[in-house]
Amino acid sequence: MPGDHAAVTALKRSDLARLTGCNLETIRYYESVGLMPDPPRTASGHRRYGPAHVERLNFVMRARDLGFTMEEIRGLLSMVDRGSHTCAEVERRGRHHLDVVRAKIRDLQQIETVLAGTIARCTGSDTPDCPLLEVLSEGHRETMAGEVTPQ
Amino acid sequence: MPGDHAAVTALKRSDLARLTGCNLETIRYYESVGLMPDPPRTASGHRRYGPAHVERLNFVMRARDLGFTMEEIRGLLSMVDRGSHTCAEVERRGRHHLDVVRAKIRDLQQIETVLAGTIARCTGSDTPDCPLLEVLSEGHRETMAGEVTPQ
DNA sequence: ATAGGGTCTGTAGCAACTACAGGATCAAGG
DNA sequence: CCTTGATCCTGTAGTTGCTACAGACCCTAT
Repeated sequence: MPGDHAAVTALKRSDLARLTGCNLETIRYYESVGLMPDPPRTASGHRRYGPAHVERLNFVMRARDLGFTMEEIRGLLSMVDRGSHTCAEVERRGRHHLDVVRAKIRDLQQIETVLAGTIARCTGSDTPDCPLLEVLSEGHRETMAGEVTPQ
Repeated sequence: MPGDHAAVTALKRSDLARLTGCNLETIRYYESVGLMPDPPRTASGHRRYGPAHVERLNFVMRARDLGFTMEEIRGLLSMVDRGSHTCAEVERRGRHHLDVVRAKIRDLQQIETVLAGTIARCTGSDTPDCPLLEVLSEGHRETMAGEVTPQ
C-alpha cells in the first residue's frame, strides 16, 4: 500500500517547481532564508508539500515579479502570518516600493536619453572617431546620470 | 629631498579617489578585475597614479553611470587600448546596451502600472482586506510582469 | 622617537539566486 | 528481488559590482 491518505496530495520539490514555474533550487533557497516554511519530511528526509505551500510560493513569486525585495516580501508575509496586517500598512509599503520603482524608471530614462542622443550622432563608419567614446572620455559625470539608485 | 621629479605629479590612491569621486576600495577592485591597469609602485609598494589613470577611471565611471556592465566596459576599453575600435562597432555595442536599458524600462513600467493600479484601490483603513495582498495571493503571474530581465 | 594617519593584502559581506559535487533514496523494469 | 536511472539530500561555490573590515605595514610631523 504505497503512501497514506495524506501523501496522496503530497508534492515533491520537483512537483512544486513544475506547478509554480519556480526553479527547483530556488525553493530550497527560499526555505533557507525563511520565505518558505520548513516543509514536513518523509521518514528518509524528503520534503513533502501541500496546497498551502503552492499558494505561499506563488505569493512570493508574484511579489518578486513586482520587484519587491526579499526583505519586503518577508515583511509582508510575516504581517500576514501574524494576522496583524492592515490595508493601510500594506498600502504604505506598496507606495514605498512604488517610489523606488519610479526612481529606477527615472534613472533609466535619463540613461536612455543620453545614450540614444549620443548614438544618434554616430556615423557607423570604420573611423575611430565616435561620439559615444567622446562622451565616455570627456563627458562630465554630473550631467549624465546623477548618482543612480543601486540596481 | 622628498620625492623626485616624477613624483611631483604622482597621486596616491586616496588622491585618485578624491579627484574622481570614486570609492577608494573600488579603485583597487577595478584594478583586480582588469578595468584599471596595474599602476607603478613606490619602493615600499604604494600605488602611484598619473593623469592617464584619472582619465581611465573617469571613463569607467561614466560608462558605469550609463549602466554598462563591467564586461561591456572591459570590451570597450580593450578595443580602445588596441586602437582597433571603429565608430560602427562602438555604435553596435551602444545600441545593444540601449536595447537592454529600454527593456528594463518597459519591465519597470509594467510593474509600475500594476502596482499603481492596485494601490489606487487601497482604502487605507485598518481592515485586513487589501487589494495589493489580493493581487499577490490570487493574481495570475503571467499577466503581471512577464519574466523580467534580471535587474 | 613616537603617535596618528594612510596604505597594503586578503577576505567576507550584500542581493537573489543558480549550479554543482557527492552521496542517499525512490520507483519502475526485468 | 535486484538493478538501474531518476530524483532527492546536503553543503558549498559561483554570479555582479562593489563595500568594508582586520591586521600588518609605512610615512610624516612633532
